[in-house]
Amino acid sequence: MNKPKVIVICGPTGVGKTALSIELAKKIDGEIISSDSMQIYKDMNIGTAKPTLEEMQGIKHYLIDFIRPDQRYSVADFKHDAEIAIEKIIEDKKIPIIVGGTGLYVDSLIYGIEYQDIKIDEKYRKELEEIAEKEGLQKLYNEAIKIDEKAMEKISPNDKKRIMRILEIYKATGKTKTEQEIESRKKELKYDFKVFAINMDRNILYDRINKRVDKMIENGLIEEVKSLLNKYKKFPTAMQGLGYKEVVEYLQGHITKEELIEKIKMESRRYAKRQITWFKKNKQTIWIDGLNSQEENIQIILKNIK
RNA sequence: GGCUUCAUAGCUCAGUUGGUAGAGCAGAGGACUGAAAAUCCUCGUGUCAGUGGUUCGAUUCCACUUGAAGCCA
Repeated sequence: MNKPKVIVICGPTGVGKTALSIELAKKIDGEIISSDSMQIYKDMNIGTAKPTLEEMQGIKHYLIDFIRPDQRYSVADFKHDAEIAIEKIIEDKKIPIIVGGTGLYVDSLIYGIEYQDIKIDEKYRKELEEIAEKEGLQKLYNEAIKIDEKAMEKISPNDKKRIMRILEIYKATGKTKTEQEIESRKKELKYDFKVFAINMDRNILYDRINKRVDKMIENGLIEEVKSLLNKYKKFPTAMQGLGYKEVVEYLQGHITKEELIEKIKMESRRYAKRQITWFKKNKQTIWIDGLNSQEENIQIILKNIK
């Protein structure tokens, strides 16, 4: 039996994923599923470089602009929602194209990772935060080693999030992270993923990122953050967004506008670097040069999905 | 014009009582399974401004040159 094809386009921020994917979708009658952990949020448009309706050119986009910034959303939610979207697109006799820079989200699909149906225990997380604060992270680290020694080999004593996750997973499922990871990859993949990643000369990419940040400021990023702060009370994850947390610092008077702009640029460049590192890990990925013409790159993709 | 101080990594600076040097930031590489635009790990050779001198040996002391800052005219 032939598995349905799903095209994946990933790569660092600012490399031209959006434009290329829309052109591709037009050519092959595809629809786009975003795999971007920030473009999911409503009212966060400028800073996330969310495509506008004009840019979309009538191509249907899934998993964009549909979560309130005061809500939680996780990889598990993404995996669930994305698979529903894939099914729907296939039913409509179109080709699904996954596009986005959140490596964790992309991997949840292309490796078919199964997540158990559990909720984040906010209370327990808070408890752990308090222990870390009062008694030191070392205490949690030691506890995590007792639970899952193998998983802890790869985790630094300073990596609070991952240490806490070991404990959270155990509390919620009664299983260690190591056990859970083995179970999460048992099922066979349902789709034939064709993974492409765009990259380009580092200096040119950085230059594009810098210019894009200037544009975001010009287009009213600061205003966007202000109205966001007005409209919502809490931001479990949305305020982690690049640019957003920095504007908050600026609005609080901790940094000047010039420092703000430089900081967003710097953080964006670093983010791009981390993304490239992430996507390099997958040996099946076909790399394409963002400096090629769009036509050229579409031809490369078409050739490789046959 | 005179005097003083400074000149060390891309940037800000430390240091060597004379045995060719090290932090922070930047940068580079890496990790990543329920917060991921998050979080974490690793990585420091540079004519110690230039030219001479003293010395076994000078980035370190001395002289001059260049540049910067300050003070006095």
